[in-house]
Amino acid sequence: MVSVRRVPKQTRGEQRLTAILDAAAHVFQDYGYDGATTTLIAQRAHTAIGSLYDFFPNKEAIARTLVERFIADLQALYASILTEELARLPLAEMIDRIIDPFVAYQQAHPGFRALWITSVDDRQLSTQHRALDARLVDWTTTVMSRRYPQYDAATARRLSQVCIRTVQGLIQLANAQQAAGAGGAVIVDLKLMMRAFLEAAAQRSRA
Amino acid sequence: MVSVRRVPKQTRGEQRLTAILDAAAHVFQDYGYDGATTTLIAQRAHTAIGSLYDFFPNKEAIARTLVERFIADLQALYASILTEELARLPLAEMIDRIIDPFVAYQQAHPGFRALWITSVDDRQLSTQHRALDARLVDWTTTVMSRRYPQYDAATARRLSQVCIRTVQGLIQLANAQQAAGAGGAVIVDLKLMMRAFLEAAAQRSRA
Amino acid sequence: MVSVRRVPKQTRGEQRLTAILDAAAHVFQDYGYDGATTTLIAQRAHTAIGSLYDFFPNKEAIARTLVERFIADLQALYASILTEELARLPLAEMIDRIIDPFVAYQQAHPGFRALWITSVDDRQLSTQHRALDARLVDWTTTVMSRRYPQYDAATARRLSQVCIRTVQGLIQLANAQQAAGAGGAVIVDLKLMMRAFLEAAAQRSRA
Amino acid sequence: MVSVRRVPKQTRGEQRLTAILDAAAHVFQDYGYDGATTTLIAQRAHTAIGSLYDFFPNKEAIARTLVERFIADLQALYASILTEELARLPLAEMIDRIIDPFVAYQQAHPGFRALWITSVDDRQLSTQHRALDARLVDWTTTVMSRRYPQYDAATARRLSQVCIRTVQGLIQLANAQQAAGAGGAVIVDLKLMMRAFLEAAAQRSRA
DNA sequence: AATGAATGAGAATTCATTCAT
DNA sequence: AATGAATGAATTCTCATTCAT
Repeated sequence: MVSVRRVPKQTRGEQRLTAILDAAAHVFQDYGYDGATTTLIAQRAHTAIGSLYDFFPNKEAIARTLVERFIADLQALYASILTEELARLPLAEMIDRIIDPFVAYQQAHPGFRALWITSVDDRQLSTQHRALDARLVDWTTTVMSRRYPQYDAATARRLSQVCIRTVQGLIQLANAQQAAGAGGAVIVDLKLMMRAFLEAAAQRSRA
Repeated sequence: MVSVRRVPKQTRGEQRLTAILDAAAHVFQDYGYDGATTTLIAQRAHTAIGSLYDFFPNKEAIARTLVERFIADLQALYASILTEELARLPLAEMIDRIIDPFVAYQQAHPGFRALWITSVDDRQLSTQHRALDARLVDWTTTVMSRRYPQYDAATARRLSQVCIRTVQGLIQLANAQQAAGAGGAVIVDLKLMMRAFLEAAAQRSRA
Repeated sequence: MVSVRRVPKQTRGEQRLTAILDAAAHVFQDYGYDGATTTLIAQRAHTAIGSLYDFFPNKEAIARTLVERFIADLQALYASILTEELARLPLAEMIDRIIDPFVAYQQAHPGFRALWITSVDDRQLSTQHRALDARLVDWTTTVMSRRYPQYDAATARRLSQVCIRTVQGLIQLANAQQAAGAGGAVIVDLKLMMRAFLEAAAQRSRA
Repeated sequence: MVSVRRVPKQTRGEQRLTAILDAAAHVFQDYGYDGATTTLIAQRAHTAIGSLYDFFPNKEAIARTLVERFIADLQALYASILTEELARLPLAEMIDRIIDPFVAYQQAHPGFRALWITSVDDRQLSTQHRALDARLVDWTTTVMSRRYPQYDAATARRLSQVCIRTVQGLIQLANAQQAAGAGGAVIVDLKLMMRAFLEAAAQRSRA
């Protein structure tokens, strides 16, 4: 909310804002955050570079806005999924209910993966930017604690981070394998990995 | 033979080369591949920027050489580890024997993680550069096929890729958690995850 | 005549024009001519940037109009002051009568000093813009010639320029010293300087 | 000393540094500080823009270096002039000894006037930059206090500021009149003005 | 080989001005 | 007339790479 400079009243402005964000999403996707260029984004949005700066003060603000959007989307998406009941489902089903929408979302939203990686990786990015990864971990921790009340807070959080990172790595892989037709198999493997790990971890904690 | 007092192991040129590579490793570590600057590398190597370009045609070549070095190191390291016998060990032990040296290596070698990520992530990089990830997958595939002869080649390779990516993500996490003192716990989780996954995958293939 | 309740002194367009000029005056005051931004002026005038360009073709035209206004004001102001009689007053009194209204005027009119300096200083400005300084010199020359008829035209003009520049520099200084409370003392010094100079110059011409 | 980035060891570097500073001096002269452009400076110095930035981090640093140079020059110039004895000379002679070298210096050094004005005028410049005017006032204050011991420190300083500003305005005028051949006459007027003012001020203080 | 000064394409950003509504 | 979104040339600055010495 802070990162948008001019708040468009007209539809034309909204369209342009959307065009810029869409273009940015694709450019981030194709070149990564560092490789992305405001000129490239403006060109892809068929917009003058000055217009881009009417809406955003700088490159990071564009990324931040996209990140905020991703977070809001996922929050809405998971609002109905992350119920009390979820934690009581059979493990495989719980994993399906969490992973499937996520896989669908990141595939449908260019730039998501690029910015997620940046949010984990990058050295000099704002807290706001890092929020993407942080929120995913938060949500996962909630589910983790519900399903495995025996874990203390630190453990639940660490295991969530471990899961989230694994998901990140394997979704990245799945997408790279898409072309080879093996994307689906990787997602299946990912789910298996999550299931096997969560069970094993629970087992371990009992000992 | 007698008159030679000291056989220098490195000529002056070799020393300089090493200095540049060491410096580059640290700079890649600290700033990432994109953020690294040839000037910074030269400065850290106490070398003129021109000398750097005497040895390497461009920035990528430096990274590529480091990558080759990492590959050679790991090849040597695993030469004695990746034996026929390895695949017959109890799973947990096999995993220890593979993971532990790896964790030690990447911790001892600055720039390894940064370039490994780049090798997976980066768009416009040479095939040579991507080799780091490829070789890790190759080696893993060998072990995978030996231990689980029931897998066809594609499956063995895919599962190896899955494992490698997971290792990558979690080693990254472990290192980030180092400061918080949770690095070790993440490595333990990583091993558990590998074990649980490999067992579950084997189980699945039997069905 | 009876049916007209209120004769608006300014139409809406005129009001807007005034608002823009007032805003510009303040912005020039605060940022200088170069530092002033048309956007800033429009914002301060609570007007759309486009409206500003409905009234003025470019930034310089705004300054030029202000300059014209300042000239007209001063012309009106001095109309009753620059009489034949003025030149016959005791020197100190003549100086008071010229300087005091001027000091008051420039203090009451934001932007005056900024544009006066620009009008003297700036390279690529229009003749129109330079007019401010030119007119001040004209008026002064008239008085100078009246009081000291012995001066030829060139001399009277040069001495007037000398006086005007001195006034400019010291008014600038007086305003800067305002904060330190020394503004008044500088004006007193200025008057003393004018008196001493004019007497000395007259003396010199007699020799 | 701080503002130069690369300290040139070779003569070539020194030449280039000089070329850049000379070019900058002319560009400041021709366009003023605000109007000057690093590109313009580099072009005029027949240098790549990158070289300019090898030597200076930004435009202000170039100006600052010139200012430092001017200050050092004048300090050296006045070292032998601002003696105890100076204050005891007949007033006209003292003024000649101070003004003449100054007039010669500023005429021989392009950029001096432009930066002097900026140092007085500009809103957001560093203290270092403002130093030029400040030093001139300091030196003048020393002489003022010596010649007129009856002045308290504040008065001596204020009168010095008044003189310096007057000198600034009239030297500016003299230079503008150069073309018209009246430059010399303005300088003569300036000296007369200084003399008349200083005598009148001294007289006043006696009352 | 070694040095480091020099190069200049390219990136981010600003701002006077235009133009569709 | 009014609006404010849109434009893009111009500016500052960086950094990979070259080249004279």
